[in-house]
Amino acid sequence: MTAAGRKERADAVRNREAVLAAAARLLDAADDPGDVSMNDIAAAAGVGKGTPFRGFGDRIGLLQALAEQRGERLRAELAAGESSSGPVERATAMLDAILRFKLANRSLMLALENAGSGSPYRNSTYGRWHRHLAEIVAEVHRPDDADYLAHALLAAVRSDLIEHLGDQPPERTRDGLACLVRVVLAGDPADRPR
Amino acid sequence: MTAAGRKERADAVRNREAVLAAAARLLDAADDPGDVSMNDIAAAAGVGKGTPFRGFGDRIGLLQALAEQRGERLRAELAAGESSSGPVERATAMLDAILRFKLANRSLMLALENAGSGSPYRNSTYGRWHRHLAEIVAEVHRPDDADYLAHALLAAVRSDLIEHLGDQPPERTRDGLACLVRVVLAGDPADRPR
DNA sequence: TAATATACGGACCGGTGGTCCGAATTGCCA
DNA sequence: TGGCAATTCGGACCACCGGTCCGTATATTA
Repeated sequence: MTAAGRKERADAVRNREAVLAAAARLLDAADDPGDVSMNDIAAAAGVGKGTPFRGFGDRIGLLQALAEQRGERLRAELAAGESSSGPVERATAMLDAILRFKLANRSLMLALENAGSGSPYRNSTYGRWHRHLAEIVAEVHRPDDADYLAHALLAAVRSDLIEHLGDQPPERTRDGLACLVRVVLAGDPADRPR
Repeated sequence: MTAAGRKERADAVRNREAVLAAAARLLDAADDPGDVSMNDIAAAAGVGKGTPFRGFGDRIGLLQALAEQRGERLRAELAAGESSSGPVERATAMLDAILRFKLANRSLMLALENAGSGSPYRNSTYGRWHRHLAEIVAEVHRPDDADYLAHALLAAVRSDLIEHLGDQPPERTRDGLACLVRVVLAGDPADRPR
């Protein structure tokens, strides 16, 4: 680890950043994240094949590192949206921010979501999002339902769904999402009958 | 094609069925559909490597054929549920049937959903489901919203989500789903204010 | 039974994510 | 400044994947 012994070697951090940058560039340029291979990334970074693996463990690690880097602005935005008043506003702000983030980083998020087995959920980011959203939903629903509903809301902004809707204007998707949030956070008609 | 010239050779259909059966067996036994390869399937069917490809085109074709075979019962069930009264009942019946189907065929559906680029939506089955569900939702929402809401409802029963929820009892997932359907089909509070 | 269309098997291909190790580079200390 | 140990580099290498190809075996037809 970084804690023990010597300092981290300069070339190591330089290369790690080069790899990160190359991966970002290639993914942004690609239509299908599937045709950005590790070799491509290493080559584009001007680095040997082993280097990305040493720096990030495996493909998923690299993608996650990239997502984390890009997600800082998003995290700020999410924290800001927290100041809104009601649960509907807060949840809408959150999901809308996530939606815009995924639109802005489509290849990356697409890659991250189909990678490996059950990967979208192993991600620590997903855990945070879900916990946060579940709290909001729990203001209106029973805890068990809130948990599932939060998953469902996040599923409604999955990258491949967005992609599939991609030919129609994003406006419409955002409207639909807003409608969904409104409806879910209006409460359960079975609990609060008219 | 089957239409022209001679009859279809007997060994061809025998092999195709053997491949289908072997694939079904291996997938059901597997934890991760990713570790059932085409070679494995061919070997388990006692058949050469090329045969599965000749019979089904490619991996996705094989999986789809398998899903179609297994889905006959489901289709009947869906048609039956259609006789229910209100939109909530019909949508609940439909999504619950889909959920149970995916629980009963987890590896298969898991494989089918991660396969290839944007695959869950290119599937013709998905199209049918979505069209049907959108019709029901449209009884309560504006058409544009109905389209998206139908996608969102289907996203709430995606295999990997179910898988991720898999350690908790399916009861709870089904309850959550029922709650979601109820809430979505209760109508938009913005359109029909209290 | 001969002829012909068809399917069979498995060697083969390009490409993938990931590993490994001798060689080169770096940071530390004298 | 020079030497030494630790660390990283590069890219050959590996197992395996989905998919193709074609000489050979087999089913069908006449």
